[in-house]
Amino acid sequence: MSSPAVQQPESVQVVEPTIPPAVPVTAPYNPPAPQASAPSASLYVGELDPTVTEAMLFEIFNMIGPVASIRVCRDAVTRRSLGYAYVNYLNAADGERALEQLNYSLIKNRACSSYLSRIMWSQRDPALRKTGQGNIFIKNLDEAIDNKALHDTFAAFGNVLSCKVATDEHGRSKGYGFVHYETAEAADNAIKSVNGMLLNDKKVYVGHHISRKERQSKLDEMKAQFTNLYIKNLDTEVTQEEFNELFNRFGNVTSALVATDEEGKSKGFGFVNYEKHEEAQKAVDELHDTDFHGKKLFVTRAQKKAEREEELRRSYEQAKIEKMSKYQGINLYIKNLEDDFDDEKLRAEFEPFGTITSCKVMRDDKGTSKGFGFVCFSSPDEATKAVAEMNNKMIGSQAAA
DNA sequence: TCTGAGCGT
Repeated sequence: MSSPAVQQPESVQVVEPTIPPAVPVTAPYNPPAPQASAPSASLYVGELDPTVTEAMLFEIFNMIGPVASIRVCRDAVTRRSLGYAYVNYLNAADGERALEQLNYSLIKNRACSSYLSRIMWSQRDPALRKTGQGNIFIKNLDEAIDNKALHDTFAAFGNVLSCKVATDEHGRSKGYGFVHYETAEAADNAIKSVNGMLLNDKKVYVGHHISRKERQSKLDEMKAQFTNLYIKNLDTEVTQEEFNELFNRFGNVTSALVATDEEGKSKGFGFVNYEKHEEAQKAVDELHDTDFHGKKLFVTRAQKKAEREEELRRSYEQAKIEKMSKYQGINLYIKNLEDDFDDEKLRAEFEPFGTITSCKVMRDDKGTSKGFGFVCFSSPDEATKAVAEMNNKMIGSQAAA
């Protein structure tokens, strides 16, 4: 803010490359260029690094043919690049060639980092982009397949408006991507022809693109219509036959399994799948939390492994946050403890300041003190008092901190 | 396992 207002002309200024007198050929005194050139030769260049300037783009695009003008779009207030630009050629044919030759090529910034750009014809009508018509999704892509390779593979089925392989922060393929065709027919054709086929020896999936929101609601719908159940807290003496019998009462069971170890001993959980959702729901309603062979059954919708892992991860994170806020202001960290200092000695030192809810000297796997520990009080007042009194105080021969 | 982002003077 207070730094001297250094102007960085090249990052702000709109460079209108000077195209010698050739520009206003037909109507020298009419300010705007004849509309014939503008709409047909206007390219949209996306995925630009914010440091890319008009001048840098000019150098590249003017190699193809005479460029009429270039604009990097910027935030009205901050002037920061919005990451896309327009390149207007005088001749539509040059735009076509730029698409062929420069699309997916690297564009360098001043620091000489390279960025893949994505070039399309400027399409001011947002309708096509909004509807997702003709947009397809491809997964299980070999990691060697990049934007260009994807484009080349799918261009056989129709005009590709845009195409992209999803990548991680290092630019490595995530194994899936998108191809947006001009028409729905081209998309259908590509799906019919490529879905299930081998690309670089990998069997790819090709289907219509579904937006994240749509996808989630479909998933929720599927979850609501579950037929597969997960059962736990099953007495390990319960046999497969008894298990089957229990669940058969609620409908047509298509599969039922008590999980067992190598020796065939029950692991105390299992899965049951019904033909109909209503049957599965009934089994949950009637059996969950009921007594079976002396144990309270746990019966719920079975989760996919990934879904279960996601849930576990979330609850772990949540627990961590709760723990942190719970101990905020009442848990003390004490270091410089003598080696023979144990939990009891630590407690004895801090007991005078209040009620200690937990107290621990940390040790390595051999049981040797790490020289630090924690004391948790029941209230922040007590903890504050303990800090005031004990910080830097000598216990034995070392200072506690 | 994984279903983008995106259009001006």
